[in-house]
Order: sequence, then C-alpha cells, then structure tokens
Amino acid sequence: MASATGGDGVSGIAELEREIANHFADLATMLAQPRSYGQIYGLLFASTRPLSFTDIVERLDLSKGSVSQGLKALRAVGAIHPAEGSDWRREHFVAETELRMLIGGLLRESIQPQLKQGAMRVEAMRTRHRTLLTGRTGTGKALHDRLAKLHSWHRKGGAILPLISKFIG
Amino acid sequence: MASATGGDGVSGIAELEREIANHFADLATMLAQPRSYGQIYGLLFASTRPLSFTDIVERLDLSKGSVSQGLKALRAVGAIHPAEGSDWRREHFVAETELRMLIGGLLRESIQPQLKQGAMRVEAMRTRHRTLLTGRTGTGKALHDRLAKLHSWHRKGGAILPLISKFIG
DNA sequence: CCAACTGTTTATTTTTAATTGAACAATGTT
DNA sequence: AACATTGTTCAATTAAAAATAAACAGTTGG
Repeated sequence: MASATGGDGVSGIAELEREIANHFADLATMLAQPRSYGQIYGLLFASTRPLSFTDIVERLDLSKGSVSQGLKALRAVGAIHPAEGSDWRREHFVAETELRMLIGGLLRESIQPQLKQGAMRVEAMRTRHRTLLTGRTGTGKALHDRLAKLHSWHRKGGAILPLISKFIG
Repeated sequence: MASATGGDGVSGIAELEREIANHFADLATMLAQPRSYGQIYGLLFASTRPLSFTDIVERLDLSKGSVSQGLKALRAVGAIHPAEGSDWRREHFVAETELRMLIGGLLRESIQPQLKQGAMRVEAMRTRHRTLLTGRTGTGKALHDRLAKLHSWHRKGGAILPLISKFIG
C-alpha cells in the first residue's frame, strides 16, 4: 500500500478525500442530520472503489456504532448501495451519485411522511375548531381562515415535491 | 379580559393556538431551527391581532432572551413584520402568511448563501486537485469526475431555487 | 434626577442529540 | 468445539445547541 491512510498512490489525495467528507458533513448538518452520516456519504462519494464497513471505520476514525447507524440510514434513503460482487459477509458500498435519485429518496423517505403527518394534524385541528365554534358568533373567524391557509400550504407542498424531483432529473 | 391566557372570549381557542404554535415548532425542528422560533411564528400566525414582545413572552412562557433572539431571526427572513401603527417603544408583530414570501425569504437569507459558500469550497478543491495532478497519470481521474459532478450539483441547485419560489407564488 | 418599563446581550444552566464503547448475535475458520 | 471476524444494538458518555437568568443600555414618566 502506498500510504498509511489507504492506497491511492498520490499524496495529498487522501487529504482531499477528507475535505470532501467534511463538505458533506456540513451539508448533513444543514439537513438536520448527524454529521457522521455526511462524512460517510462523502467518503464513499470521493472514493474510487467500493468501501467496506471496516474501511469506513478506519478511514474516518468513527466508532463502529456510528458507522453502522449511518450506513443503515443512508441505505434507507437510497444514498448508497451495496456494491455488486461484494461478499455478503464483508459487504462493500458505493455512493449513489445521481442527484435525481438522491433527492427522490429524501423526499420519499423523509419529507413526504412528515408532510403527510402534518397534514393530518392540521385536519384534526380544523375539525376540532369547527366543533368549538358550533353556534357561536364570528370570534373564531380569523382562526378559521388561518387553519384554511395552513391546509392550503400542505396541499401546495404536496404538489410541488414531485415537481422538484422531476425537474432535477 | 375573558381568560387568564389572554383575551379571545371563547374557551378552548387558546388551547388551539398553543397547538398551532406546537405544529410550527415541529416544522422548525425539521428545518434545523430552534423550536422556540417555530413557537413564536406559530403564535403570531394563529393570533387574530398583532402581539408585542411582552405578549409573546407571557403566552408562550419563554424567556425574554429566547423571544428576543427569535423575533430577530424571524424578522431577518421576513417571516414576521412589525405591525403598522405600533409604538416603536412597544412594537407589535404580525406573521407573514404568504407562502411565497416565506419561502423566498428562507431561500434568500439562508439557503442561497450556504449554497454559494459551498460552491466556492468546491471550486477551491477543484483547483487544488488540478495542482496535485499536474504531470501525473490518470490515478486521480475518478476524483476529478466526482468533483465535476459536485460542481454540476451546485449549478443545478442554484438554478432550481428561484424556480421553486416562482412556482409557489 | 430617579424609578419604572422595554428589550438586548452574554455567561450559565439545562436539554437534547450524537457518538462511543461494550455486550451481543451471527457466521466463518482452524 | 473453540476462536476469530463482522456487524448490530443499546446503555452510558460526550459534545453541541438552546433556553434561561441576570446584568445591562436606552427611554419615558414622575
């Protein structure tokens, strides 16, 4: 092996890899995700060849626990894939690099569900508000309107998400 | 005043207001923002009339510090406005309820800047990578491609943000 | 001028979230 | 069978963020 950090044969490259990992770590923070997830994705993104669980632990100097969690989460949103032809015992991973896929996965697995749940909550509030107001004067009219607006936001949100991923693709 | 919590005249409404504040608090968490910001915005969103700093502190039972910070941040992204005709001494606020404006503000004040900064970092990495590779064989070719891809992501990102706010409006 | 009021700033505490480390299960190897 | 390897799970620790409380600055009314 050419260097202690792991095999690229060109000094300074490993450094650059770490910088990319860092870049993605910041992105993760922006998305309210654990930093380590970003690092892991970034490392795979930068890496020429598929990396194993152990490779990742060593190169990023993270605990096995963090890496295990991170890989699980990244796989769940389709940001990484098991490399074909890797042992099932010592599985190797590659980064998904199609933006369309990445965004699609994020929308499907994390944003859509939260949006749906939010919409339900709003509906519950509207129902309750109607009940409260039965046979009352217009005191709650303004609140009614706000709830309606909230409802429309959720509609719009639901409509735009697919468009985003379509546009990017 | 009709109730201890502050003046709507219909019991149960105050409760609903708090629930809306909570709803927005969750949204804030999703956006990696302090929960209190969401609560404050939510309260103003739900409130019929403009509220003062003091009103907010009392109704949400938050510290003056949190509210001060929250109001500052919300004003900065244009999510709330000083109500016209309020003392400058005891300023009152209303929520901006146009989705277009809210999203526009968020893009302008928080997402765009981070995107730009990220793009610069990527450029720096590309430059450095070119330097490292001068007069070398193709070892770093794959990394070059990944950096190019990263670059294109930033381009696409920059292109889509305006479209989103245009579409919503 | 002093006292009361409104809000900001910052050091400190509290809370929350991420990371670790150690125990564990599952499989493979000698 | 005993032991090594690979990865998961989860309680405990550590680190990061947010909320608070208290000191402070600016304003107004007495």
